[in-house]
Amino acid sequence: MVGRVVMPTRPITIQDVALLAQTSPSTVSNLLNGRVGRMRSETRARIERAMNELDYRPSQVARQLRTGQAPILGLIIPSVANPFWGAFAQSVEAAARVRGYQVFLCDAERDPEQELRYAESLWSHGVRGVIFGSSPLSLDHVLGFVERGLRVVVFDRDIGDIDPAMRSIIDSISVDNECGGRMATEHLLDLGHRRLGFLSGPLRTASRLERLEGYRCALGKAGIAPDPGLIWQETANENFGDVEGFELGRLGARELLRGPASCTALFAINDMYALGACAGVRDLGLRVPEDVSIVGFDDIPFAEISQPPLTTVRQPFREMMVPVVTLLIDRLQGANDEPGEHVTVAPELVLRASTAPPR
Amino acid sequence: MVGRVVMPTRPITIQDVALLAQTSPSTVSNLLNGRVGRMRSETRARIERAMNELDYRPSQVARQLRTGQAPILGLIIPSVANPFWGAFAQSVEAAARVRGYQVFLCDAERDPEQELRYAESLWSHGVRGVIFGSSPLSLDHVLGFVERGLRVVVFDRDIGDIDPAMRSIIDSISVDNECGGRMATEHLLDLGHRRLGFLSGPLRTASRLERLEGYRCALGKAGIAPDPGLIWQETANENFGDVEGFELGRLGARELLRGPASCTALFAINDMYALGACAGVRDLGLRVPEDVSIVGFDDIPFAEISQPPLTTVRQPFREMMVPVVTLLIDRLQGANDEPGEHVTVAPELVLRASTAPPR
DNA sequence: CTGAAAGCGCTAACAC
DNA sequence: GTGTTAGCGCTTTCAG
Repeated sequence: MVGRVVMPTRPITIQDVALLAQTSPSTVSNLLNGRVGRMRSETRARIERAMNELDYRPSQVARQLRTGQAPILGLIIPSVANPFWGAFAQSVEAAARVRGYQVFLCDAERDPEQELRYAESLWSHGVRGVIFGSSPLSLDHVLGFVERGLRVVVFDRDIGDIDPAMRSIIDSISVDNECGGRMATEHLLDLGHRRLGFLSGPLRTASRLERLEGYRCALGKAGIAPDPGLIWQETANENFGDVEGFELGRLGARELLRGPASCTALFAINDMYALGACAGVRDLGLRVPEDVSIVGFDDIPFAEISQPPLTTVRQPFREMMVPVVTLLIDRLQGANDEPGEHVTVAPELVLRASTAPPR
Repeated sequence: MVGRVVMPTRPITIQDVALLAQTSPSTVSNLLNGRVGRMRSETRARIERAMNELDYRPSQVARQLRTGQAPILGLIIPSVANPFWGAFAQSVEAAARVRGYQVFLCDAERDPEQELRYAESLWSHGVRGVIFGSSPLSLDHVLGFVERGLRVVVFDRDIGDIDPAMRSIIDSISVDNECGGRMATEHLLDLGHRRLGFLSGPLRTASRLERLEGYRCALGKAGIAPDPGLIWQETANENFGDVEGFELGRLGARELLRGPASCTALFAINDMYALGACAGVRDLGLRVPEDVSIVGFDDIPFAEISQPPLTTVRQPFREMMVPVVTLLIDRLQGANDEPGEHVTVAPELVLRASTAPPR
């Protein structure tokens, strides 16, 4: 092929622009940074013309090296394969965008190691604000970065347990997971169910433990002794991507329903598990909700579309994240230094057709 | 509150390490970059000790400014809310990770403007390899960056139409979308359907147009004149996030089924639309597949779990992306400069329970 | 085998 | 109003 060879040209710098516009780099920089207050409009026009002519793109890398900050937020989530986190990420991005920030999305796949690696990498790329969607049990590794100046927002976890000095510069927000677990369980109890299964993957996050606690608490209040045989928790598989949420829910439902402790209702740790459980119930020739009632958690879009539509505990993440992202950016810009605090939001039980009284 | 005040400390630099290890920055840099061939092991030990002691983290920003490259890949996708792209992103990340690259995930929400902004931002942050998951009709804006040295992989689109000189440094890969559209349509035709609806959002991407072409082509071969009334395309809503895939599919199915041109089968542009369409069919009191057959595209995990399980055209993205990500990184590292080429992969029709012969 | 020095592109004092 | 200058933290010749 005798095509013209594409030769990467030397990048255009602020110097080139200054030269062409017959001015100095600092003036160009001033324009770049919006300090146009007392700039002769003619100079400005010359610079803008030069920029266009050269198709100049400022190097963020150089800028960062100088300023120590990038207008970027890191967002570390457990799994992009779970649409809950996809939608979650979109709401964070939207909130960041209105402030001129971009989002560096990191899928840590529920692996604390990876989470840490990402935090490290974000830090070293000049990102100074990070949002944790997942909520590792221990925040210790993260705290190291906070000490260096990283600004952090933690979703899905109360941080009441950590060092007050640290806590005061971390914001955290979550739904009341225990309450959510209780609501789901009480709903099932109210319908008349007495043997309720709990379906979950590894209980490695604070939120999962809290949901389990809510389940236990509701049972206790109803005078039902918790049966460990009804709490199904994937353990064999140390690899807990959310792609497998379906698979695990399906498997768990089958095992719980076939086992000796057979139950009439299932509360799943999230909608992926719940939807998988629906399939597991069908695998056994049973029907939802006639034979088995199922409640999920999150309210992903598919929950409504699914057949039967899924009863679930909704997390209003959009309403939650917009203010908290705004706050994070304010902090990064030094526009807010009130001590951080934890906000708890009430979840909402969404009644649909996957639950009914037992036979 | 009288807590100790957390004071961000001055970042540790390579100088600090050198000073403490009683050597020079360049020697530290050599170690950092694996040039330990002829370094006295004692020097090395001293440096390592110093690094640990100071908890030193090299600044990627500074390194980048120097080297002009970051070990990062950009991945621009149409919508993280669509699990297809979530899973897609995971496979790209996995492939990148084995080569020590991280992935900067960008959700452009099917907006060419945003796509461009992200490409720009990635470029300015030193990212030199970008994967486009979405496939804008025009690649012109991207080409500007390619001219400057950006390495690009395009998924989901044949690039046969662009300047050969450019084409030779772009890799592209896609399933044969037209073939996929044809397979879906032929399957429906084989079952005995004669009035087939086509359900899509805005036909702004190459792949969507190709799928439509496959549909048309199959109808043509079967001697059926295409009826424009059977091609439903969302137009009113210029905001085409994939969250709305469900909504649009649902709406489209209802309109098509209620309209004058009523049909017995639907081919949807992707699984989100198809699953939404299933709900739309139920809204009308009809059943899938007894009254209406539905075929999707992608084979997202939900497709199997859904009730009824969805017949769909599978894109084997995992098998497709691993080699192509590897190739991209080879190119970035100068380990491969064969001219780029387009690879077309055959899609696979996955037969499930959402299709059946018409009444 | 190790060190000194230049400079990547930009910003922010501080002069003029 | 605009220009000069000194780095940000790292890599990379090139001397020693």
